[in-house]
Amino acid sequence: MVNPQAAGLLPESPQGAAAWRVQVAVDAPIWGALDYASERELAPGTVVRVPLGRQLVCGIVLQAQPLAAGDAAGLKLVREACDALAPLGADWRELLRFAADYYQRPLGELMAAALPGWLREQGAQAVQRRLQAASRAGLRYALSTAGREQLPRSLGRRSTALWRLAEALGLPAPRGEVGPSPGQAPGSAEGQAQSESPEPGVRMLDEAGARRLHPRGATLLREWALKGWLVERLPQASPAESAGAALSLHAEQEQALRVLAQQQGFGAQLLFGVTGSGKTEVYLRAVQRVLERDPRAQALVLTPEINLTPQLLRRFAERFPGERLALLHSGLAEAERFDHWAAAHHGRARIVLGTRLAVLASLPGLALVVVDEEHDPSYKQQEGARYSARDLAVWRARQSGVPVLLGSATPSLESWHAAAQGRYGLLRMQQRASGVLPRVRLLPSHHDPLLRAGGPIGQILFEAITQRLQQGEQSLLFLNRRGYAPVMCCPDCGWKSDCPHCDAHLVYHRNDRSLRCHHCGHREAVPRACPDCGSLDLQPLGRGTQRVQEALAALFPQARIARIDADTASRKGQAEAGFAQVHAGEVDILVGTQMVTKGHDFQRVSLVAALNPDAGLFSHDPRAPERLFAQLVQAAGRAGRAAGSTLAPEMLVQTAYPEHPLYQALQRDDYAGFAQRELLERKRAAMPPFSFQALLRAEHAREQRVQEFAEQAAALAAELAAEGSPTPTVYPPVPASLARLAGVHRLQLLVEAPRRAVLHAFLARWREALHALRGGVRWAIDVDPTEF
DNA sequence: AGCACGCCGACT
DNA sequence: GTCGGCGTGCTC
Repeated sequence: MVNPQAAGLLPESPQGAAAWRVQVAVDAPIWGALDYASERELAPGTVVRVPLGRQLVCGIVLQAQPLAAGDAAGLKLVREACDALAPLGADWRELLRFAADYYQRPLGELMAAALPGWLREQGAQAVQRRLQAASRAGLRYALSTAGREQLPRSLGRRSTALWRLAEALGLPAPRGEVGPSPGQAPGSAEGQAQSESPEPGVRMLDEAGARRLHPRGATLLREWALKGWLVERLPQASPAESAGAALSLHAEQEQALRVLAQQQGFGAQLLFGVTGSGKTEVYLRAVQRVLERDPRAQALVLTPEINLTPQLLRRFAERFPGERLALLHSGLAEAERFDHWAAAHHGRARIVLGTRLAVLASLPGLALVVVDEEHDPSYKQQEGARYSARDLAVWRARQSGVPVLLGSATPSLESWHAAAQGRYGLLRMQQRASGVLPRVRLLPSHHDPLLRAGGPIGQILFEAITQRLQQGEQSLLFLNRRGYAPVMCCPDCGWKSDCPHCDAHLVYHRNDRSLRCHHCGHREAVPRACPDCGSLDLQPLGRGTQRVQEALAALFPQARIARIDADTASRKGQAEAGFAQVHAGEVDILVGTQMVTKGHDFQRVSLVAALNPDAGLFSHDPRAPERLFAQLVQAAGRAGRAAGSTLAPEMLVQTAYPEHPLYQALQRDDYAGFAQRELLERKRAAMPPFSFQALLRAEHAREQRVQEFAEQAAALAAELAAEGSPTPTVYPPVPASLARLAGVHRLQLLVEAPRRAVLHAFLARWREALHALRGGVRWAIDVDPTEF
């Protein structure tokens, strides 16, 4: 017999006690799991910390199998298992496996990304402490069978105060010793401990109640729970409280909810509702319904990044006063996000409201998925694992056999197509619950005297704003460029202010006389003279929000003008402060970027104007038109919510192409017509949703390196194609939309297949081959790309 | 991703 | 003669 210690094994190596081999998906870009040894069996889904190289990383147990004695050679020991956290469920693991596979990312890395960062970095003890300390409000304890037997022995006969606690939990007091004071049921202490319970004879007690019965009550409950004497119970649903506003629904809402109520199991419904048609109310009712039916049910509500504003949150909080809401978005502090995540994971929060990252949360009781503004581009992650939260939401709903509700006034073409094919149900809500839809007017920019004179707004827009000023109503103007002017230019030699690191112009910011790159953050002072020819006559070219604001101030000297864009909103809360001013009526004209068209319902805005949004019409990005259409519809929705405005709400579009079909459809409020046209175009060009795409993005500081890599990648693809079997079309490498960004050269290869399975099979093999390429080029595959 | 190992340029 | 650059490969 060889003594393993005498054999000189390292301390980290398993000793004789290690009897299990566990497969762990580790937080590192490693394809496939790594094997570790463990002294005890670890359930799949257990969060562990394992040594990797010379560091300690977070991992998820995928499997554990018994280890024959002596077989542990070469395996390192699992350092620590996070027992305080319930193992991640099989469905969660399956979801992540699917996502990793589909988006061509390493499983461990994606799993780690789906966990709150705090959990990844903290040790098991810290997690346990935090879980215990985490607001346990509402969590109740009930006696377990073990507790029923063992607690009396532990308490003995003398500990009167402790017996009071035990009694509150439903343990009969020892005969003749202590008992409840007559007339005072133990559970009724200040109404905190509840005697009603799902099972007869079971009493429940929460920490607040326990503290009233015993100074150490809360601690004791936790200790007993850790010993297994108590079980944790979720708070009961409180249907009476959550009945919500007795708001009456209009016919279309009723109809939508009827359809949803009839649905059994999985089903995707596209809720196609104009701005103000009351989509949120439908979400609220649908959530309410699933929560009432099952005390364990959870609803996942996804909203675009920008939309997770207090408004939506407040509506949910008010409608479900008895429910714990979990909030998941990147704005939360790390530890706080862990609390919310854990509340969802342990089923304590039954409503989970979050941005795209919430789609990867652990939701053991998932019963309904809602995707608000499902067309919103922010659902597609644009770095790291480039997943589409909307698509994963649908997959997840199917996996769990629950309904998914996709809401939008301007659905994505993918969803619209799915509805046309009958894969999704279509619920229409074309009737505005309050206010009227604004009239859309297209203002041709040629021949306009004011515009020709170099002004930012034309005659009709000028008059429209003047009217608003006279009536004390507000106007909202937006354009896509922030800063003062998009570029500085030398009229003598044609020099333009270009970024030294990117293929982009430097934007002129007048307030601090700087030139800034909006892509890499580069910043420099405006040169006194042209760097090329020395001319002193450098001119700002074009118009940004600052310049428009300035020009408006000259045109309307009496008006109060505010600006909201990424520059004014640089500090947290500044944008909100600006919006608050508008709400308070302290602003007559609001100028901004797209930011101002999202998330806020202004009560006194009766005019919205888009200043020259034409760039979206002729972009190289095939999705630019649908984004433009959605933005304009969204913006139009900001006008005309007001009931009290005297002027008819209007949306004005100042454009060089008033005849363009996109604008014509907008004017007719004809999303369906627009979508049909776009889909026809997509079909002719064999583009999604009529084909399936992936993009290989590659970058390197040296242009030649990327070029070589791209050529090799193309060659590998050709080899794979030569091996037969249906193969996608691989287009030649082209420069990315910003060919040079922050000093890095970027190329991309588009891959397109008629069927998803073909694309997928190809990608898996291609990725593996690409992995062997050298040259230090950073690359990633973007499946279902939305930006080109 | 980190982190070490390894092989070629400008410095005490 | 070394310090350090990044290019390459590995992590159970």
